Amino acid sequence: MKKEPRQARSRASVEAMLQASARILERHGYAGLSTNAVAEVAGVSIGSVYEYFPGKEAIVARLAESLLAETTDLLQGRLAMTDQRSELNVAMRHFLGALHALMHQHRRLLRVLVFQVPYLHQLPATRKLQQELQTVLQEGLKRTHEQYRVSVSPTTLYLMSTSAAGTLMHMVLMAPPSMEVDPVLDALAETLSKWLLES
Amino acid sequence: MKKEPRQARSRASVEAMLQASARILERHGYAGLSTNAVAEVAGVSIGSVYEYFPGKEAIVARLAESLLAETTDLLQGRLAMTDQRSELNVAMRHFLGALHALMHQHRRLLRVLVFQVPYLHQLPATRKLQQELQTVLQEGLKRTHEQYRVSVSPTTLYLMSTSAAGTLMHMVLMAPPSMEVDPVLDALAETLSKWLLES
DNA sequence: TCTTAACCTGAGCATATACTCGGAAAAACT
DNA sequence: AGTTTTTCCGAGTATATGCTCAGGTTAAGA
Repeated sequence: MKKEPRQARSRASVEAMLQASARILERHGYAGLSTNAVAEVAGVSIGSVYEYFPGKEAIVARLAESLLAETTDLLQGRLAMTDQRSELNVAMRHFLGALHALMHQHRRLLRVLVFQVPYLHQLPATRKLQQELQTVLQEGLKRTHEQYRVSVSPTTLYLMSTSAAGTLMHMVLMAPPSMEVDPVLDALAETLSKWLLES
Repeated sequence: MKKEPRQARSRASVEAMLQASARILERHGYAGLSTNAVAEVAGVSIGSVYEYFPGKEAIVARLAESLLAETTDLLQGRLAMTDQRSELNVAMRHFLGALHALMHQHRRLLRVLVFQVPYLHQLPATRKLQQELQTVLQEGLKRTHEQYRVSVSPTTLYLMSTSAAGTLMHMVLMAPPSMEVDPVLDALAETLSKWLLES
């Protein structure tokens, strides 16, 4: 961000640019995102865009940051409100359901970010999300450990997270819209729980 | 492909263009791939490029096609040589190992194709690979069924394939190079086998 | 009210990239 | 050798996109 917007007017402009960018990304992909297009769709002049962003990469980075922050918040919130007395697979199912709902809500933007933005994985926000995911999982496992006396190897932990991520990603970004997600989420929660308890 | 190369000379030119494109993609990403750059690196003139490809999209499509064809062949070959008498998890481990080796070999190009090429998923070759994967899995399961008297629901089948794909993708494309893959593949093969036999 | 700072404008320049086309050179055919 | 087909060439055109800058407008502060 080149300059911080101080007045309400400029904050609205920046917001308009971000929304315009999201719209363009969803409709025309990363290749369709140009600074001139952003200015036009946002209803501001091209000069204003460069007043607040050094280039389109920075806009995309901001969008990704927001999305990832929302995800992080969701994860932490869910973890905080997890009922200690509920069954493990029920808690797991709620967790997966919430995560899937959020991803599904932003699926169009998410698809473009994941499959088209070259520098997504080098973004600090992306690294932060991965770290956050690790933390949440470990914290959840710590509670599980206290409740169920379960411990799990790093390999199993890695396998669980990449498997779950793979299934969620495929369902949200690649599966046909006609697909029934609930049975899959049920089975996934069941499997992960068993995996934990029987490993 | 605009025109089919008939003489050895032109076939070599086309090959040079494809290799140059792969090189550029690996080093500079999809954004760094321009028809002019391809011509320069391949040591041919820009006119020759357009003699055989309508645009850079077609070149990338060809590259993806080759890679996916190689993968398909590998899968079918492995299935054919699977020993009926070996343990399920051993066969599974060989299968996963071979797939991982192939992906790892082409990981740089694969990374760019997956994370940067917008139209990869609409390519006929991609659809063909997915279908082929389904076929191989079902064929493998059919044999397993005959041997172990196991049947598996579509949901479980989906979960197994997306999980395995998620883990392989993460290891090949996103994990740090220092990571130990063998233990993960061992555990994955073990898990998938158990999953089949106990479902 | 006057001054200053924040904000906005958009024509226009620089650059990069896709792609054409007229014609030359090499190979194949007869 | 003469003819035809294939292959190759690369300057040049059209277009799109990134980005600047000199100057005008609006809001905040004194």
